[in-house]
Amino acid sequence: MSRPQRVTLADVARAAGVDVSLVSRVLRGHDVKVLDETKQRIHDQARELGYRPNAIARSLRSAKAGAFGLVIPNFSNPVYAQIIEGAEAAAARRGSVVMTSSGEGWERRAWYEALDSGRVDGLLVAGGSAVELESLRVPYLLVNRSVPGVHRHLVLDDEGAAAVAVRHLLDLGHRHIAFVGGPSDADTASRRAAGFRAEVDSVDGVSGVELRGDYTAAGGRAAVAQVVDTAVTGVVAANLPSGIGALEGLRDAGVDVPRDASVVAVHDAEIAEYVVPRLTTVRMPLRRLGARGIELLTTLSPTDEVAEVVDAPTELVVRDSTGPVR
Amino acid sequence: MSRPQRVTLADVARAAGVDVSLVSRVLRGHDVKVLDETKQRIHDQARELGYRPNAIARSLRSAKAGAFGLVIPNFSNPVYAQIIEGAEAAAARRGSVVMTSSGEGWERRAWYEALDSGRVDGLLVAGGSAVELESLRVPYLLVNRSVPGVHRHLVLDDEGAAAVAVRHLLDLGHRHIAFVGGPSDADTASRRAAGFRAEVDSVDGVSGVELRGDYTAAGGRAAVAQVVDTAVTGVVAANLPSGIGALEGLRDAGVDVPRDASVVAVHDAEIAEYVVPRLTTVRMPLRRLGARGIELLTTLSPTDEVAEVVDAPTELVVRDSTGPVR
DNA sequence: CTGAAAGCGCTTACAG
DNA sequence: CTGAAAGCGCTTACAG
Repeated sequence: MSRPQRVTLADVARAAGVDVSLVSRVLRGHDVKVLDETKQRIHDQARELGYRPNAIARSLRSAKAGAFGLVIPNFSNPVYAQIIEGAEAAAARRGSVVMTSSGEGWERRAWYEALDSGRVDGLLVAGGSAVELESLRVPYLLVNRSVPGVHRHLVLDDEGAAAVAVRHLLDLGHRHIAFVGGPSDADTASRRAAGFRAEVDSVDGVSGVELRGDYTAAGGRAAVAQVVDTAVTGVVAANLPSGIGALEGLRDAGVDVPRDASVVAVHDAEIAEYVVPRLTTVRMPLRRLGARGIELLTTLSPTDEVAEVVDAPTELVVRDSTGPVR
Repeated sequence: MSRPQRVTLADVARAAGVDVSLVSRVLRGHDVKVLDETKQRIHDQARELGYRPNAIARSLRSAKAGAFGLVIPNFSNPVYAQIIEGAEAAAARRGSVVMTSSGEGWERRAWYEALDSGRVDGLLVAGGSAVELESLRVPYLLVNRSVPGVHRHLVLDDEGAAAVAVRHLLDLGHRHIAFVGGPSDADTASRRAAGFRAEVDSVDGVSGVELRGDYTAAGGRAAVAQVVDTAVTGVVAANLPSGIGALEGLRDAGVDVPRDASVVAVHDAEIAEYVVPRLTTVRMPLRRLGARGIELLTTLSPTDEVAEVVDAPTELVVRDSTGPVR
């Protein structure tokens, strides 16, 4: 396991008896008009010496980092895992790596500066405050969230997802439906609320009540407690933890799911399989969100405005927490 | 929102009427013997122009990337979220960022080469095959796993964690205990099995049966099905999904937890709160693992051998899935 | 077909 | 106390 010193282009050039610039061109495949024999010698020596291009030097010279940044508020949320996968795949197709980080442990501003200093060609921002964005030099794009005054974002069809959930309950005969919302500062939550409202109002004789939530299980549990003695039989939770909390709250109150009430949550992840009863969800195209984010970053000029909704479909995943109204 | 062109050291030097080298020293705080007035002028101009050092140029010159890499097999596993947090905090203390990636979408080898080209000062490897490691130039460290023949790893006290789980069940009076193991290629699983065996064998009159599992819920469910009609009253699951599966398997068989059987799993995460009954777990010092990994990377020479166990304590988290034997 | 030169933006001895 | 020079490892016109 000998760990050779770094081998440079100059080392290969010397070994092959040619100029360093020729080695560069041949190794990058930039030059067809080179004698096969010379080409061969260069490749042979490069392999022999174990040459590996220095990405940093290349970046400096070409002013391209070959990397994208992805800011994730917290890695525990399974939603982000899928965004990361999509972004990595899309970046790989362009020969770039994705560097994901939460910026934990850094003063947030310092962290942004550490990234925005040539290390990345673009930044996907899934969390964090918008304040830092203004001073960014590198092109950025908000992902799965929008911020007033920042016209660079790519979001999911949150309205549509909530509507799909409501539609599922309507199809099962539910006529009194509650919505467990999210925190007021989450724009995803207000879009889901709007989608809920629109779908509920689109059918006569259907009532929809909006409950305050906070995207946590505790919040979902508290919210449903308010409707256990009402006519409500269907619950749409704005996210997965809220839905899990709703399940708990109903069980606490002695309400059987899905016999006496149905619950469906926006977003899907493995955890939905583990709770009892298994939770019906609306799956969002998160991989596509990550991939499309990278695409936009490479396509758009840094000053272009974007306000795009991912066009891939949401998908209802029926499990055991929803059933016909009795 | 004007996006200024990149401002370089030369721009600041020109504006302040001094040499570029002086600007570098002053801005880096490397030089005390500079006229306060000059110092002031340099700082003023830097701020005025919005100067931001180019990390790439600095890296090339100083042969330090100011970044560490962290290879994570899959982001969905909450265990890794905590490792990432610990690593980020430790790196931040050293002025470095952590770039996390699964290498998804890349041919694995190509991906390692993309990182091992000056982009990082060291690599923490939590997953992936050991084959690629041999050709790495950058110092690396296996984290939470060991590989035969690779003497660079930092692991958790897996034996101890399993022992803590067994001890908890013994304390509750259980005398017939089953262990739901992991896949044969997971070294964490074999260490946990060893810890289970040692602790069970340390007390007279206690029987321990080792069941085959695969670190999934389905595996855990299938495993416990084999012991429902035996004397077994306590189950130690080698990881969280196995424990959740064990819970499901027991419910399927009509066994009430914790009345008729107890379940405790190694590793803790939020999901343990969501299942029914809430799962008793052994929490591992994952943040510490990540932080210590970065520490070792910065301390060790690339050729040093390491085989360290994280010295922070594991912690029993008693919830509702364990109770006294009846 | 190949080479020599310039330069990306810094940092670090070395002078003065 | 400050400046001038060299150089990190590449790439890219420009010559020849």
